[in-house]
Amino acid sequence: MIHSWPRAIVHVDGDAFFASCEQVIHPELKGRPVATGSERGIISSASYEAKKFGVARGVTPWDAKKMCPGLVFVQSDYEVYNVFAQKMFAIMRRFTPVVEEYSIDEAFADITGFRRVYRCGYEEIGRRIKEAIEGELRIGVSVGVSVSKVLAKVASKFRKPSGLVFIPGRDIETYLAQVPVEKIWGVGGRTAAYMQAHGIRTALDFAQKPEGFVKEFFAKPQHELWMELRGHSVHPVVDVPKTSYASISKTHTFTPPSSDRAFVYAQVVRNLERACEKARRYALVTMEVSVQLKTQKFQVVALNMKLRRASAFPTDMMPEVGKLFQQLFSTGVLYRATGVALHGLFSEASGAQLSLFDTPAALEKNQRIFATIDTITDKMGKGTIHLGGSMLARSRDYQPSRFEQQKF
DNA sequence: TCTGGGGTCCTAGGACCC
DNA sequence: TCTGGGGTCCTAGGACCC
Repeated sequence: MIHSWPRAIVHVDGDAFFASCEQVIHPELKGRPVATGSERGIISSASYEAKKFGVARGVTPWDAKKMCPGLVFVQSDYEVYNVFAQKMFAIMRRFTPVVEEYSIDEAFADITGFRRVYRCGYEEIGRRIKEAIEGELRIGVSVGVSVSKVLAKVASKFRKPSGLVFIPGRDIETYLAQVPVEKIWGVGGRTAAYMQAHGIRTALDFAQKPEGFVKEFFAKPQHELWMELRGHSVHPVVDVPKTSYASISKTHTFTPPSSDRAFVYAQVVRNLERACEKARRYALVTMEVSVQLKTQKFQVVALNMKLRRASAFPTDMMPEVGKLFQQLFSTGVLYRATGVALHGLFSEASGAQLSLFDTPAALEKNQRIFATIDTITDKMGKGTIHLGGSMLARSRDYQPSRFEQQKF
């Protein structure tokens, strides 16, 4: 492996991003506690005015209102947030072409070697990026500058909102001593508990372990993390824009939970349609589909199946999806969500071949029908046209049958 | 804390082959 | 009759991210 270090990496993180975008678009919300995502039963972003009351990502709207009676709920609008995000990334690209769009509100930039270009230090470049974004978009961002992606993340998280933190090599230990392991990017609940069981409480504890220890007791991702925390950059900033997917999944939770076979199946079919729609948008086809059911008790059952030929048409996959559903569904069990995933996607052009039984005419017909659907979807919005099979999942006033209701 | 939706990567273990 | 070892490929599921 080639270690080309040290690097100079900037991490930019939008502060309360969705809520901040809403406050820019609706100036009357400035200074007020705002939360988005309530339409899905969970807060996805809370403004700092709301955070003061304890409103945070993951809190239910009901609890949020209790904590903060003056809270304003705003419907999420991902298209608007994406416009802000694209502008933020464009500003970063004015400073360096090596920008990685990590998520809708975060990005990395590699500015290694740019001190000469801008005649200033790396921290100052970080400051200029921050000031450009905040000045032009009127949203707050926290910026971290350091020698690896993980350390740049540590830095941007260190002072929020609107922070600028620079961690040069000589200061790494000072910062890591103040970061508990569960706050490190890449350490989830399981790994944090495992680390704590080994007496590792802070990021510094982990970074100071000998390499032999790390290799013996941890797997590859943690070894890479260990390298990055010690200032050795092993995760490059990847500036190639995402144009494809390895898998596409669509899931949907419905309330109230249902044990109605027809209704739950209609939910599955709707997810199948949506997953296929997205696959077609990226000109991808799949050979493998999986169905997932989640019970009211949050138990998940899933099965997958290979298709006879590659496709991105829900009609082609209905027999398999139907079979999977029959195997998964248990009578009398309440379900709260379903999901459909397409796995091992590949480009339509690269290998979709006809099976002996597919007449080119039938295939062409399917392609014409769904091309029409996709065009109408573009113009009129998602869900305008759908299969009869998902009708039940779409009717607003659907009620479980009387038989079902009696059981409650 | 009673819990949405959409992804990626890694790894252990089984099948199969020499 | 009793006995190997090792490679590759695939898959399911775990863990993590925002």
